[in-house]
Amino acid sequence: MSDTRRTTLKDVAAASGVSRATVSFVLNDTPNQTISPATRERVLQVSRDLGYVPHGIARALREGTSRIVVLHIETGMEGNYSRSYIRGLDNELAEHQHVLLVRHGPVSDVAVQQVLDAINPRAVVRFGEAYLDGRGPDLSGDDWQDSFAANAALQLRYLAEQGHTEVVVGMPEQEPPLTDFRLRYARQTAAQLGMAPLVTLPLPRQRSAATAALRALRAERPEVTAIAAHDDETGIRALAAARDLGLRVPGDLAVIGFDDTENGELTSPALTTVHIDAEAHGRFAARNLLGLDTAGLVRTPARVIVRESA
Amino acid sequence: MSDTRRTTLKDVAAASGVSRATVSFVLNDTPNQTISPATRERVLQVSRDLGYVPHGIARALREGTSRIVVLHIETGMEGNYSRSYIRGLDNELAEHQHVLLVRHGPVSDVAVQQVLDAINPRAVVRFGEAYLDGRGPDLSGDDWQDSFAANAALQLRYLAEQGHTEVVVGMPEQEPPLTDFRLRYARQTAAQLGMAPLVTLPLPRQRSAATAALRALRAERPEVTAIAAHDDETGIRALAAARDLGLRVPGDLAVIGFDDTENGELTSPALTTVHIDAEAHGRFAARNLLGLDTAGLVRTPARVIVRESA
DNA sequence: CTGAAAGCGCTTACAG
DNA sequence: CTGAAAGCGCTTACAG
Repeated sequence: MSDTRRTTLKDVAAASGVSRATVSFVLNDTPNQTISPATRERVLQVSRDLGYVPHGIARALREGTSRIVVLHIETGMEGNYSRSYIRGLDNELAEHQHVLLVRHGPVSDVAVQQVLDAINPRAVVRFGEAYLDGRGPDLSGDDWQDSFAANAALQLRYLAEQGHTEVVVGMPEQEPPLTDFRLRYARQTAAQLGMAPLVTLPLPRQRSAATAALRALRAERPEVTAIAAHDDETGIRALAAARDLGLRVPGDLAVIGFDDTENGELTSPALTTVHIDAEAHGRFAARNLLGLDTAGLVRTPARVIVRESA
Repeated sequence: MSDTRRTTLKDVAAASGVSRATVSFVLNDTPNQTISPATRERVLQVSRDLGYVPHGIARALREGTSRIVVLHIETGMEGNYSRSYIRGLDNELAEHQHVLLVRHGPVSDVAVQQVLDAINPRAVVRFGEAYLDGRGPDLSGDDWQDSFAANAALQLRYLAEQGHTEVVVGMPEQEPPLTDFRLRYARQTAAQLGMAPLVTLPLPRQRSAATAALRALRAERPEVTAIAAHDDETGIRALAAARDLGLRVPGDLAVIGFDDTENGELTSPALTTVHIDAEAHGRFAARNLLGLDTAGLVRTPARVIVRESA
């Protein structure tokens, strides 16, 4: 784009009549350095005048790591939650002079390695990481009560309040990465609520297949009165299948989604769902990544968005 | 992570008994160098044994640019199209030793600058760029007949075939970046097809507001028989509004979407829409970015997915 | 209070 | 056929 050579530290040093070291000290507010106020002011001024911006690559080479955080997000994990999560992560990182870059697609070792080799990011995060290894969030206390997994409980609790005891978990066709952990959590909650053991119902992408799946369920387990969907997407699919079978929702079958997607409002009946403060999760993640204190970050607890389907 | 110091060029040189320059020449297949086959073989072997991977940052500092391409994608532009586009871009870049990183959120100059400062990417692309400046795709010939904008024509042509002449363009609440260009294109097409001049109908996110908007349209322009939606999302919103007003679709009002989203299959009536080969677009973009020939890349033309709504 | 120097890991003229 | 050297732009002991 610009033809003119970029302004370097050297230029600023020359124009200020000091060494590069001094400029670096001033610009970085390096501790334990004693720079005369006059010099400091002059350097700052010159650097502004020249429009100096540090060369990230050079800095990264020297510091051993770039001020970049890479988030890996797997195909199929994109959604309302991830969008908000990314927004929170991004904003918080920006406030600490870091930039978030996202890598889409399957998370393979070579993909991660490629990124590491290419830019030595400050951190590489995998979306949903905390859940993927089955450990679940390792933050103790209430901090993660609102977490993605934990809030699966909200769905079940709501259904229980409506009197449902025979519930099925609606799953996407392709098993998403955090399934195991969430399912385990959901089962535990169901047990606590005195519900029958949870069974999963895979709802394929293809509408006819989803309808067939629901029909089979109705035949085999007529006692089931509600579907707790893995996400809104799946919930919407359940709704479509119910419609195809001529079922009344929520009369014959209640459906609750997860993740408060825009599309959920547009179905008929409109999808009841769970809303999560994903942006806060992103902000927490950012602070954790950078090794900063998370105190002072606010988060609103998850809540059920009651519409018509449950 | 790993405690052990990383293997550098120097290590490989030492272990092979040659200079760093020679190792670099061998590993990069630098032209116009004459390395003895024996040396070459030895260096390659040692480099493999030591598990050497070039340090991207150092290379970037030296070469002046990293092997990274950054794609900026604005909030609200995420969708089926962008996902496929990203996949294509990503795969094609990978085949040429580059990695794609995505920046989400508003595309401001400072955001772009930040990325540039941080990693000096090989290229920074803005999603939909070709359309944003109103120029439209600058590739001549048939190459971009399938492009995002051009295919708006497909919607109108299909509606015309069904006998519609009074058509309204359904728009998202927040005007998406490529609106102008697409609209201009659509108007041109409408004129060619002998349709009445196209008017836009903003369909707000909130369901009740969307319904009100459609009600107003019906009152003011009862002659309108079809909505060509800017995307499936908007199409689905139009469907919901029509349902709220008790309209029969497509009898009273036909609706056609754009971008073949999964949700479109799940509405009732199911959304008729346009499918585009976005992955191919991504691949083309990648080749263009890297200054490579696009010959040999296949793309399938866009097509109408006829379902029930139009 | 400030500067000269080393070094992060690589590539590429240049010299032999 | 191969190597010594410079340099990309920065930071940080170290020396004064």
